[in-house]
Amino acid sequence: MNDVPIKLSKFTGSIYRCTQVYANEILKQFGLTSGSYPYLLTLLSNDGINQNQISRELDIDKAMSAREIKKLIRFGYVEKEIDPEDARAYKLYLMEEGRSLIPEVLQAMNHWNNIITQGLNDQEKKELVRMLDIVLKEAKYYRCIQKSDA
Amino acid sequence: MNDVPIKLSKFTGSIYRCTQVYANEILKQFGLTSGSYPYLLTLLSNDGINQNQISRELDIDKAMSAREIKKLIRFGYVEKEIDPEDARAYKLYLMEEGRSLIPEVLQAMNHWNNIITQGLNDQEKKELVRMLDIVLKEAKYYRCIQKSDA
DNA sequence: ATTTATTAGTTGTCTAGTCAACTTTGCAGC
DNA sequence: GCTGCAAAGTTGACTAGACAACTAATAAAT
Repeated sequence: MNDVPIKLSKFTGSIYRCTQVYANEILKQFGLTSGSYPYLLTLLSNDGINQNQISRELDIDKAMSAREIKKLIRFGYVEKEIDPEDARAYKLYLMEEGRSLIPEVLQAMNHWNNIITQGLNDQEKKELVRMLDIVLKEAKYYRCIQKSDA
Repeated sequence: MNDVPIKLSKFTGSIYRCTQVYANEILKQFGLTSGSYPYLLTLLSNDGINQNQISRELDIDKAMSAREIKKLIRFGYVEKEIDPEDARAYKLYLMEEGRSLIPEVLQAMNHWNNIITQGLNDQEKKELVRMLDIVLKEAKYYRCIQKSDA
């Protein structure tokens, strides 16, 4: 019996929830929430991406993305225009208003990531992120697979 | 600059969401959902615990716990009785009905944890869980702290 | 060229989870 | 004994997110 204890799920879940609480607290000064900041940060390095692509990038349902993007547009942080090469899709762009608050958002979230990992040394931090990356790839793959072979 | 990239939050979030999708899919045969199984599993090794304690144990708001426990009681999986030593609290107990489906639930969730970590060797798996434990402790601590010093 | 299958986006409905306000009970201190 | 104050639980209102069903547009198949 070589089980990775179910603790992995427990820990990632609890860390996720703590992060949401922190993010909501720290981001409300910008009118943002834990649900909206990932979209802003993703757009920063993916100008012109569409909603489906950003959904896949974040592993969040496209229904959530549609509503979240709508909110960001309402706030004037993001803009969307029809993709001239595909009339179904919208290309998303950061507006100056949105781009300007990214440094603070990024700093706040980096701060959080730094303090919650302060019990690890530099080597361990790198290892942790490396391993989570590997785990996520499998999780993304099997999330879909499992449905069919039950 | 020695930042743990914000990727830590991104990865834990995505892994969490994938796990929820899997859990919902695999647990629906038992009438359970991703939200209810942690309560069952926690009760297995914490007979007689109360709702506030279980909420802290799972890092989930007590409002959620109240509603989730109510559901488990309605299903006949859990029972609650007033703590004879504290009339405010209810002591929670697993019913036979609930206890009987735990092996399958546990197996399904262990399976998930095993497959998503199959890209890691045994030593790495242990390391990962150890580090997440450390990270979670800090996250739980600072989730509260940060609110006051902003 | 027309059917067929995919893909982007939207909307409705549901679960997961947080926060705030409240009630009841217990536990101080005096 | 009261007068606070903290803890257990509940409820309402809200955000985060998943899933299904749908429309419209593209791509593939024949």
